[in-house]
Order: sequence, then structure tokens, then C-alpha cells
Amino acid sequence: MSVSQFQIDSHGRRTHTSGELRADHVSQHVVLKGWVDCRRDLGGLIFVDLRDRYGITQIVFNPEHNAETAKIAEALRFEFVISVKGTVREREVAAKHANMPTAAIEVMADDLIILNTSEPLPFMVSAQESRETKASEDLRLKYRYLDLRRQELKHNVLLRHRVYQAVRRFYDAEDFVEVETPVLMKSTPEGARDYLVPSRVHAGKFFALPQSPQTYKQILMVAGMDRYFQIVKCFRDEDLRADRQPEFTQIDVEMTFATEDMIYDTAEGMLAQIWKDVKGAELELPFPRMSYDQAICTYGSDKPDLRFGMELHDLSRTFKGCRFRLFDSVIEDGGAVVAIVVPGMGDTGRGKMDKLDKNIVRQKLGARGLIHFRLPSDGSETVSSVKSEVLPAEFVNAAVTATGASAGDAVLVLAGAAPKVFEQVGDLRLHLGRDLGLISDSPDGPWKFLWVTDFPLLEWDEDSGRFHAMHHPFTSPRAEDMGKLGDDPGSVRAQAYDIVLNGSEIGGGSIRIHRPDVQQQMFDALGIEEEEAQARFGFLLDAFRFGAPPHGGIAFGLDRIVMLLTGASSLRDVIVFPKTQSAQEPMVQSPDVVDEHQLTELHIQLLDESQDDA
RNA sequence: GGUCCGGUAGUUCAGUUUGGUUAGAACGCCUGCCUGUCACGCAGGAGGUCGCGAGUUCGAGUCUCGUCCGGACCGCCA
Repeated sequence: MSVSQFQIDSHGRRTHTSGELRADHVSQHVVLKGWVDCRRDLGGLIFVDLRDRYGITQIVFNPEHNAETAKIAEALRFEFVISVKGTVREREVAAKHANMPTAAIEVMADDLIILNTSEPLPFMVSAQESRETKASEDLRLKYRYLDLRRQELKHNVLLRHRVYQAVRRFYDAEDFVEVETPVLMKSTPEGARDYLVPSRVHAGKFFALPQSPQTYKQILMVAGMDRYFQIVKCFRDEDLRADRQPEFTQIDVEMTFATEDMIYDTAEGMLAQIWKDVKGAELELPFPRMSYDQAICTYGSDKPDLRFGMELHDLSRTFKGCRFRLFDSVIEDGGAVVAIVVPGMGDTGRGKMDKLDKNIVRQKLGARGLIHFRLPSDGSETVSSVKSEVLPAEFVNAAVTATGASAGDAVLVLAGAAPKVFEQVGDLRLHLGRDLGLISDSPDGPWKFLWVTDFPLLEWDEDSGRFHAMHHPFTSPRAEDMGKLGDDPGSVRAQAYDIVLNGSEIGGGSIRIHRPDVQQQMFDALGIEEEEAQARFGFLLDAFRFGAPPHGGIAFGLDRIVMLLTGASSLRDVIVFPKTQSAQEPMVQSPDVVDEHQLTELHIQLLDESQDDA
């Protein structure tokens, strides 16, 4: 029989999936349907691993059992779609993959129907190959439907599904209302760049895809919805990273009459639900909290990775008046001298240290240069990278004491302007943590959650010469700092918080402003003119005039959460059809050009390429 | 916008340092043999615009310039 011949599926519906047959199914007659994961043709006997979403079952074709069926089976190749009618039986020889759930049995085929054939594959899909594919990501994205058949990606998709369900179950039980907010909204060019959608009906006007449903969810609070959540796509037209996609999914939450503690409780409850449902893990609640200032001073980051120690030490006082010019000048200018203690680095040679200095500290971190004190493990005298004539030994020893370093450790020191030098040492800490194998990205944890609280409300932007909202312009200042908004905006703390997991920011939120006068003060501090504020956010200011309740909320990066749960190294592995780093989608090849006609309808005229530089 | 790495058979790579015969390997594909495999085995075969374009050279996969694509990072991401 020719393979190309059209086959009618006379087997009827499948009786089982390829993942569920066990020893107690033996001697049952079954119908299985799925893909040929692989085929082992021994000349007479043919073994086929039949795969579907649920698992793999071994099918045996034996010419002595049914010659005609065995003959058809010779034509089977990778990824053919087949229907098999047969009898479950115990395996004569123990399976080599005894850990496979269906390893105890096989199906002796009585009949085989080839439902569809497959051309030779651009890359291997079969289970053995798929644990760690060698295919380039480019190719995998182009043939994403094949990539998604692989164990790893299939697992990620299914896990992501369980996360959605856990989230919905939790919020529903907590009386939250799921509401869909518009995807076509208006551009609010504060922050990230918007994706714009031209309006056909209104010449020269544009919708924008939401960077977040922020203003809508606040208005839902004004509307009395009380508790809202949504699993929602958000869009940002910025450059991509391994953990950044132009369209991504948020778990968006807002609560009326919320305090920070109420938000923390609910968020912790939701995360605990996810971890319980997906990992069977009980998270320890509540999560620890740390202020933004403390995070920067202790870890040099607003998203500290607590999976390992190596905290920062501010040695500015220790080195005060040390006569080492670099330290003295930095301290005099209000900068800081910051150190970390690296265990096991006390015997590291000068060459390696210089390499670290050159390749990492100077090139990658852009810092001024690494100073180090090594404490050999044999307890001999501390070796300083700076000669004692230049930096007296008493100061080196004081530094060693202050950091608590002991034999076998190295003390690494950077000096520079604060807070930048803290961040640089923080990056160095992360680099070394990874380098020394102190960080494990295993999907089994450990899970180190942390709330980072008391973020600054504003940050100074050198380029535009004005303050920017660190979170967003609707974030409420702390009540006690409200008075400083006018004279000393830089020192105002916000009621804003981030939730950090293993050094990744997986969510953030704030208590919002709910009074028009405070919102106006905030716009003033941001240098947004009244007219402009009215044009951009008038609808929100209006809403605040009609009994807006106090409210606050949080949004989680669902993709990042799934990425951490799966141990994936890239967001692209947990998104079914992701964009490449250049924000394109290789399978459908978007974005793409459109007809002149379509453009005309949208009142759009393209600039000449040559005018691009203008 | 910038820095760095990569692009050679359907796929993953070697070959580029030092330019020189017919560009190799593994997997996949095709043919034949093979009745207990599970990375099945054995034998044979087909398969290449060395990303693209210019340049240097007697001669370029290899050197130079440009360009496109992919990736990591910086800037950017309220």
C-alpha cells in the first residue's frame, strides 16, 4: 500500500492516550493515536515509540502476528501521524528506560493506519534528542510547532497552564473579579515606548497598546469593583533581552482600601498557591522584607539574590584618612569604598586577580579598578594588591577585621561615587556567585523570595534634567514624606514595593494616589504642565473627583515566574511564539510590509529610507 | 545607538591561527541486510552558492571592507 494513499480512519476514537497504559491494562484491546517518536526496524520486528501530549508507548509490529500490518509499518518515519489498534501486553524484555511510566507494557499492533506522513525534519524532535536540543534557536522558532512537540517546551507550556489555573482559583476564592481591559488604549508616553495602532476612522490619530492596564484598573476601583485581577498581555517597544519580550503577560491586581500589608498578604497567598499547585511545595510565609536603601547597601541591587551571602561592606569609615589617594579622594567627594569577602579566593594568584580586574571589573562593570586583600588559607600574612607604602598595613588589617574575613578568603574592594559603586560591587557579587557555583537555577529551588520596600518616589534623570517617577506617576508618596514633595522631591519615599525571587524582579506595585490634589502635586514634581496632565490623564483626574477610594495593587510578570519555575534560561522558552532579540517572529515573519492600499486607508505615508537619518 | 560572539551538508560542528589537491565528521535522509529493540546494529549511497556583496591575490571557507541574520550584554525597559 502506498503511503501517499488517503487513509480513512476506521479505528474510531482512541481508547487511551500514550501516557496511561500500565501493567493492569494487559490483554486489553486499545486504539492509540499519535506521532512516531522513533522507529527501530530490526528487519522482521519493528518497534515504534508512539508519542502524544501525555507520553510515549512502545508499539510492536510482528510479521508473524500480522504480516500485512508489519509491512505497512516499514514505511513509518519520524513524526508520521498514525492510529494503532492492538493488544496491551507485558514486555518480554525489560525496557531500557524503566523510568518511563509506560515501561511495563507494550502494544502488539493488530492494525495500523497512517493518518499523515512527514517530510524529513529540520531538527530532531524525538524524546531522546529533545532533553537538550542542539538546534539553533533561530531554526526552532521558525518551526515552532515542531519545537513545541519536544518534551522540554511541551512541559513548559503545560506548566504555564497550571499557573494560570492556580492564579484564577486563588483570586476567585478571595473574591477578586476578573475584568478584561481594552487592548486599544491611548498613548501615555511616560516611560517605555508604546506600540501604536493607527486609526482608520480618525485620520492622524492612534491607539496605543497598553504597557500595563494601570489607569484602567485604578478606574475600576473608582467604579467600586473593590478587588480586581486580570491575566493580561502588555506591550513595550523597547530592546529585548533574555528576560524581556515586547509582549508579555502580567498578573494584574488592584484592591480598594488596601494597605501595603494587605497587598503583601494576598500576593504571598497567590504565589504560595502557584508553588503548591505546580511544585507541590509549601512556601514559608510571610516573605522577608528589606527596604530599598538596605538592599542597595547590603547587596548593591534593588533585587537582591538571597540564594547566597557575600554581603557588601561599606569601608568608607575604615579607610578615612588612609593616605591612599584613590580612597581618600573618593571619600572626600562623598563616594564610598565598598568590599565583599569571597570565600576560597585567598590563595588565588595575582594573574587571575588581574584578569578579574581587567575583564570583569573594568570592562563589564565599568568600574575604576579592583583592589584586593588575600588571606592565604595557611594563615600567613594578608597579601594586599596595594603596596604598604601606598596603603598602610594597619588600614588593610582594619578592613579585614571590619569585613570579618578569615584565612582562605579574599576581600575585594571597589571605590567610587555612591550609589553606583554599590551597584558595581553588587554586580561583582553576582558574577562571583555564579562563577563559584553558589547559585543554582534548578527548577527545584531553592526559592528565595524577598519584598523590597520603600522605594524612592522619584529619580533624577540627567538627560532630560528633570525627575522621573521611579515606579509610575500614580504612586503615592509615604504620608510622612508628603511635605517634602515640593522642596526636596528626591528624598521622598514611595509606598512602592517589588517582589523579588532569586534575584529576579517578578512583580511590583504601590499604593496609589487617589486624590486629585495629590496627583496634581505629583505631576508638578514631574514637571508635567497642567494642560499636558489634563490631556494625557484628564480622565483619571476627573474620576478622582467623584469619590475615589484609597487603593493599591501589584502586577506580576507571569512569564518570569514560569521561567523560574521551569528553570528556563530564556523567556522565549516559556512563551509559545516569542519574538527574537530584534523583535521579529521568525515563523509568521512579523512585522511585515503592508499594501499601499492599507496604508492609504490608515492615512499613513512612509518616509523615504534616505530621510530616516534626518 | 554601542560592545562582544557566531553564520560551512537537512541539523550540530571541525577546518580560518599560517590563503594552495576533490571542504570533512556525527546525526538525519536514500538503498540493501537484519525477529526483542529502546541512541538497535551492519554495508553502501546521495547531499555544499562555506550568510550575502565588493575588494586584495596567480589563487579566498580562510585576509580586508561593507551588509544581512541570530545570540549575550550596555544604553533603554515610568
